[in-house]
Formats: sequence, C-alpha cells, structure tokens
Amino acid sequence: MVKSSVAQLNTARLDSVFHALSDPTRRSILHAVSKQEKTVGEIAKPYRMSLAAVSKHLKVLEAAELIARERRGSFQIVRLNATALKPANDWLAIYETFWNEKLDALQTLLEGEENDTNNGTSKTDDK
Amino acid sequence: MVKSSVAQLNTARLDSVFHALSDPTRRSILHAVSKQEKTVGEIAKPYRMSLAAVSKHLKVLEAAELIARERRGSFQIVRLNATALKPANDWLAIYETFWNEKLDALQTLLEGEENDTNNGTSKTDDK
DNA sequence: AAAACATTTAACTATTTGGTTGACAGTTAG
DNA sequence: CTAACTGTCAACCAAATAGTTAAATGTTTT
Repeated sequence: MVKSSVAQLNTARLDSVFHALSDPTRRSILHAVSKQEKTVGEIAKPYRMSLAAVSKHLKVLEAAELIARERRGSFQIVRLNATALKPANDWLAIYETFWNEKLDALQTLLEGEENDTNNGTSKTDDK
Repeated sequence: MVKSSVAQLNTARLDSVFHALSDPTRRSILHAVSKQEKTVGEIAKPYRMSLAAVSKHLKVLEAAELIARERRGSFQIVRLNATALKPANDWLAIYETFWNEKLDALQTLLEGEENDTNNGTSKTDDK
C-alpha cells in the first residue's frame, strides 16, 4: 500500500525533473551513475564538453534531486537518486490507459486483418 | 507482444517529449484535452496568458507529437496523442527497480520498527 | 464583398540554457 | 609550503524559451 495515491503532483518538482530529463547529456549521466557511483571527473570523461559544462549539468540534476553527492577526500562521488523520478512516472501513469487503448485498438485491427506475417518492421521510422 | 522492447530510445524524441512536459501550462493542456477534445479557444480560456502564447505551447506539444489537430470548419479541434508519452514512460521504467528498492528498504525498515499504527500521514509535505 | 470569428505569424523583449575559458578554492602529496 | 589535482564559480556568448501586441490568414456569415 504505502500511499499509492497517484497524486503528489508537486508542480515545481515535475517542472524540474522533466526539464532535467529533457537533455540527452543529463539522461546519459543518470544512466552512467545508475550503474555505478562515479566521481565528477569520471562522469565527465566520455563527453566532448568541458568539465565545467558537465558540472552545470550535475547542478541541474541535483536541483531536481535526481542525484546526490558525497564528498570523499578531494573527490565527490555522485549517485543516482531514482526516487525523484517517481513523481514523473506517476504523472505519466495517468495516461497509460490512453496509450494502452490505442495500442489495443491497433492490435485488434491487425489481428482483424489476419495479418499473421512477421510485421515487426511496422513503421518505426516515419521519415 | 507487439514489439515490447524497452528501447526505441530515440534521443530527439525523448528530448522533445520531456521538454514539452517540463512546462506546467503544457501539462495542464494535456490533462484538459485528455478528458475531452477541445478547440484552441476552449483550451486557452482557463489561462491568464494570451491566445498567441497558448498557440505557441500547442506548437511545442505538436512538435513532440503529444497532440494532434483536426480542422473542423473555422475551428481546429485538438486531441491528445498519448502514445507519444510511451517512450518517456519506457525510459523511466528502466529506473523503476531503483526506486522500488529504495521504497522497499524504507518499508522494511518501518516494519522492522514494529510501527503498526496508522502512519498514512507519513511525510507528504516536507516544507 | 465585407464583417466577424478562430487561429497563426511576425516582431519584439526578457530570461534561461548550454556551452566556453580562466580564475578560484579545497584536498592530498611531495 | 608548494605543487598537483578535483571541482566550482564568474563572466561571457549564442541560441532557445515564454511571453507580449499587432498584423495576417483562413473560414463562415451576412
């Protein structure tokens, strides 16, 4: 149970989390630290941008509480705080029924057409 | 099954969807049209900003393919395209296990404390 | 064809963003 | 203490954002 209410729609929180997630570098950083805690330098290494730029991205992620830092000597280690993603997930969950309907309808349609061949190539690219 | 792969992590798509969701007006608009198709004018009415501003928000939502428009006479009616939310939901789902771990740990902790009283008032407000 | 309505576009403004470089500050090692 | 290392901060820049008002476009009505 544990308070499964959908709400907790703190607007500012959603703003900051969704904004943090809207940048590919930041999503990539989250992915990286989700696998293992890392220092700022380790995090920055894969990217072509300056350390200062990565530092800014970390500040955005920290403002959204998506990461937490712990000072370890001269380093600081960064770890994921995945719980901050939950409000975003909850917000999206409200619409889950909508796309399920859509996908169900599509599936029903396809089945109705007796299209039993491998149609995995569907329309994943629309360009 | 219908291609249940988690991927489809089209970066640009995620960028545009998360960015679209990072604004409270736009989330509010999505909520409004999820309940019922609406014209642009109807959508704009509740907000204190100009119609042109709302029109811009609609363009952002449309670029993210979160809404679709249909011309009906001199109006155009706007409807939700919830399927565009799926990639964002899938991306977040990758981290679901992380926050479940955290919440499980918390729950275990609380149970360990034999705290069997109604603790539904937990800490929903942290200010 | 002109008037009224629905919506978009253009031009402008202020703020935020994402990046840079260079100076600064804290920590550890020589 | 000084040097080397880790990371942030300040100042700057270009581009994007979110809003405005006013003009333009398209549609329906008269």
